[in-house]
Amino acid sequence: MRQEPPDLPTTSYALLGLLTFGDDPTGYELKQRADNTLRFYWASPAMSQVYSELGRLSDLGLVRARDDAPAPVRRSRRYRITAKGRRDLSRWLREPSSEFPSLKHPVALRLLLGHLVEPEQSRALLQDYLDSLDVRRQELGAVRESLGEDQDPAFERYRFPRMVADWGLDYYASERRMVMDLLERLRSNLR
Amino acid sequence: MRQEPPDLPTTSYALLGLLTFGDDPTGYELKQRADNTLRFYWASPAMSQVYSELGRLSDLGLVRARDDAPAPVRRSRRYRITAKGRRDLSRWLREPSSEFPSLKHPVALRLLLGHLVEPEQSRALLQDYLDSLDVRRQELGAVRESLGEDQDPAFERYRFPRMVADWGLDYYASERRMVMDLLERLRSNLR
DNA sequence: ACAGCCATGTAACTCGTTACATGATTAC
DNA sequence: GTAATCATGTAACGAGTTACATGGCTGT
Repeated sequence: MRQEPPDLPTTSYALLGLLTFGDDPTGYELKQRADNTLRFYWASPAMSQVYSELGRLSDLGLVRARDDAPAPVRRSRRYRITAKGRRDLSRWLREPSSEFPSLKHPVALRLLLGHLVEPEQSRALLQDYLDSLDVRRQELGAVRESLGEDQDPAFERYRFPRMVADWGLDYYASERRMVMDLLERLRSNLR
Repeated sequence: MRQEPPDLPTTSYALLGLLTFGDDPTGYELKQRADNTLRFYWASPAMSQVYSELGRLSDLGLVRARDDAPAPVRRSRRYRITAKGRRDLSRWLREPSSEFPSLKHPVALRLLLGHLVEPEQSRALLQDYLDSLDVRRQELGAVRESLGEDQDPAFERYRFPRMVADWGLDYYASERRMVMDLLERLRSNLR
């Protein structure tokens, strides 16, 4: 009877995955990395969750913590993924059970209920969304720039992050187009 | 000193919103409606949550419950939004504080970690996603068909649901295009 | 008779959040 | 000196899930 490793929440694997890019970050740095990458297509966990998650992963032997300085002067703690961590993560990555993406779109939700507000409100809603979409797109654009280009061998290790960032940028672009269309549609049948 | 109405979670307002389309559904029917519409751009709550949410809304006076048959033979309970419910919902709809959509995209997350698996795995991941995307698109397509057309006055009340459904369909289409691109990109630099 | 749907609810639990608490280091 | 940033954690709470429990009604 083999002991199946217990399934962790996706966020745990996400953090574990962020530990496979080389250096041994502190919890604080890991949170920053999550804000830079994860946040665009997964929820970036709160600072406090990063720490508790690292605690759990450590208990399970999937990461090893190392104190930055010995004894009573400890300033910070660096985390490294263990061999077991890599194994469990690979296993999870290979699982075909990838769920469908879940979207929580408050703007679509409010637009759905447009019959309850004045037309001007719906227009303003979409216009505001368009603005925040542009901000987001620029933020992700900056991240994308930092990932180099496919031809450059120095950036080979960012090949997949690059693909995902391009995916996100494409999403923002198509979202932008569609929202413009919807604004047009609102205008055209303002009776 | 005026008593501010306490802010409810978005899901409460979403359910409240689904009660503004006329009939007085049971909890069970409301759940079905959520599965038909809400699910494509907001999480459809579990059956048990629908009931507890309706309990809360009832306590707050935002909906009124009516037993289907009197006394000891009650079979089901129908819910109707109250005037206060409509007021609170309108207030919420007008709030400019619309947060940015939050996406949880397990496929993008796994692709990001492509350096940990064989190229074939990433290809299979995207291919599977493409398949489930098509299923989803067809499901939403069926919903869209039931909402009629802009010109038809009989379907005037579905004007906004129609826009949102079209938005969703456009999203699925662009997602499909991009995933095909990514598959091509995977193929083209399989070293 | 039995499956499947209609219908309602409770209990236990997990994920993830905000608020709180603390303190060192760095830059101005 | 003081503000921002680096750094780590605990406590309380809320949203939402799954599992469980119950039972009537409908079609074959």
